[in-house]
Amino acid sequence: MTNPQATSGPRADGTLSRRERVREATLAEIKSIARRHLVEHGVAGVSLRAIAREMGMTAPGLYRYVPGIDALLVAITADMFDELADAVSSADASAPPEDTELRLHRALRALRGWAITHPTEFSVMFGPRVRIGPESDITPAVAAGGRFGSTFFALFEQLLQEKDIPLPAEEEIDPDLRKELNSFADTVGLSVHDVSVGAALVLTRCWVRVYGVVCMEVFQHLDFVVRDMEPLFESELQDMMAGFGVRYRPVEREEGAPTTDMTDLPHN
Amino acid sequence: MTNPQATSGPRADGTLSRRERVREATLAEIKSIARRHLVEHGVAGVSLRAIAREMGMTAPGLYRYVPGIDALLVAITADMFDELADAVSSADASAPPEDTELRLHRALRALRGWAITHPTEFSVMFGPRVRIGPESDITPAVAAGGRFGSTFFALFEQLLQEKDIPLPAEEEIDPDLRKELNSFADTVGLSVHDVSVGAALVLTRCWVRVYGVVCMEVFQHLDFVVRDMEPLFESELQDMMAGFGVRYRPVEREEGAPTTDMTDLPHN
DNA sequence: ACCGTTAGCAAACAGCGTTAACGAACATGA
DNA sequence: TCATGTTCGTTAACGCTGTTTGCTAACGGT
Repeated sequence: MTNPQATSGPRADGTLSRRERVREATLAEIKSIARRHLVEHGVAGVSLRAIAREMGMTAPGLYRYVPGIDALLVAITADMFDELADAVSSADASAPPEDTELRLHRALRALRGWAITHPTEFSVMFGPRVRIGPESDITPAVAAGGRFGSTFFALFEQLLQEKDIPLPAEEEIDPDLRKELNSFADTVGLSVHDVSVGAALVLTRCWVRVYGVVCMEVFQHLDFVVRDMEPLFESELQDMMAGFGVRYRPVEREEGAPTTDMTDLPHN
Repeated sequence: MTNPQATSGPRADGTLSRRERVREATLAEIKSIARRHLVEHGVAGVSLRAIAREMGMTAPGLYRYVPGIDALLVAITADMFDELADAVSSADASAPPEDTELRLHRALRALRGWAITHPTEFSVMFGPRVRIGPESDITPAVAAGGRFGSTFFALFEQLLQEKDIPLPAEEEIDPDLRKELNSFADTVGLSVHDVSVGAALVLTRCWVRVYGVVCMEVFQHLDFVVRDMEPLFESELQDMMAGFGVRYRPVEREEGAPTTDMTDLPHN
């Protein structure tokens, strides 16, 4: 045995054996094809048999890699949350670190941008759990969702430190709501002692609005009534920023690029 | 032929022949069973074969009544919109006609109440179109959705007449957004000449918030973080009413009834 | 060279939507 | 009353799905 790497079992260090590497590659291929089928044929069009067919193998073989179709969907959902988190946080990082306002603008626009360019993925992530029933274990996706949310939580906390955002007093918040907000800030990592309950309420309110506009746009619930949803999104953004006492930054478009229209979007 | 009703073809007046009556009854039974399967097993659990089995017939027989599973889902979706519209408008009618504020409170609470007691239905109606692809004809559901919306539009218009709601000036609204709002108010029936563009914007903003909270609750996107979403909904309601210059009306609970908890809700 | 682990396959079971061909019940006109 | 055409529901079949079971062959380490 001249090659010291020629082992198959899990190593003491982080390196992977050959067997583990090809296994990872196969799993990655499975998820990649599943993802493509998802965007091309919708969530109902993702099937183990079709994936296996495209890989040149049979469906039962996939069970060596994935315990079932539900778990596969959960897995790619987690991947998509990571991807969205990357898109948001790199948009965040694209702005000067000290310009928190601009970072927030870009992060929120990145969220919408990713959502409308990946409508099917967004539907699976933020829509109702229609295909994977409540009996499935969705903890991987939830964890990835947490990583996505923390980007915004951090941005919001920094904005709280810098600006003097008008916050509702603790007394004027219903005690029941206070309890919920505390448990929310608790599990989500917001330091309850630093940020007030009022701040948690403001953050939640904003998330409700962002979630609302983006879902309405992606789920196409005003499609027969409104053509372009971007002005509405920007208006909501502007109004939210006004509530923060933060100056609204208009959309920054690259030179020569036409306005963002939806002609080249996958229309599923 | 002593009985003049013993005809089968369509009548000149609105009455139905015997054949048409049993046909209607069978179709109603199909939709009723489909609806039950929907709430019991989710949208993925609705199948023509299972419905036929329960009716004591075979699946192909259902094709005499429904052109396919997609059209059946669209049909029961339209029914559910009608049902929701009924719930909302009867909550509206339960308040004194002159008390517009209370009517609005009750209508909005009826919307949330129906949503959380019918989570699966709500998901099909307001979530992404996952099962019925974009090639399906969903006009019946859209029409029924319009009937649902008009209840709120009427209430809002009346509130506009009565109260002096602070509205954003037309000049401070982005021209692109103005265009979209006009087309919205146009197709939806809001008389553009009566209500200003600012009113349409306020209405849309409110709808975004209501849609956002209710979807978040029904789709359970804060489930691991928040137990009861009612305080948040009420807080949003209160904030919206404050924006209208309207006094917030706390939840009216029947005597002796415990607080609305979710123990007896279907947990799917 | 030996041997245990793992990957992948074929067959099978149960379910699904949908189409085609056929028979029976029905309502109607002569 | 009888014949006729329409409607309803059936059986059979095609092709698709997820999943389990038992097997074979290759791989990896000793």
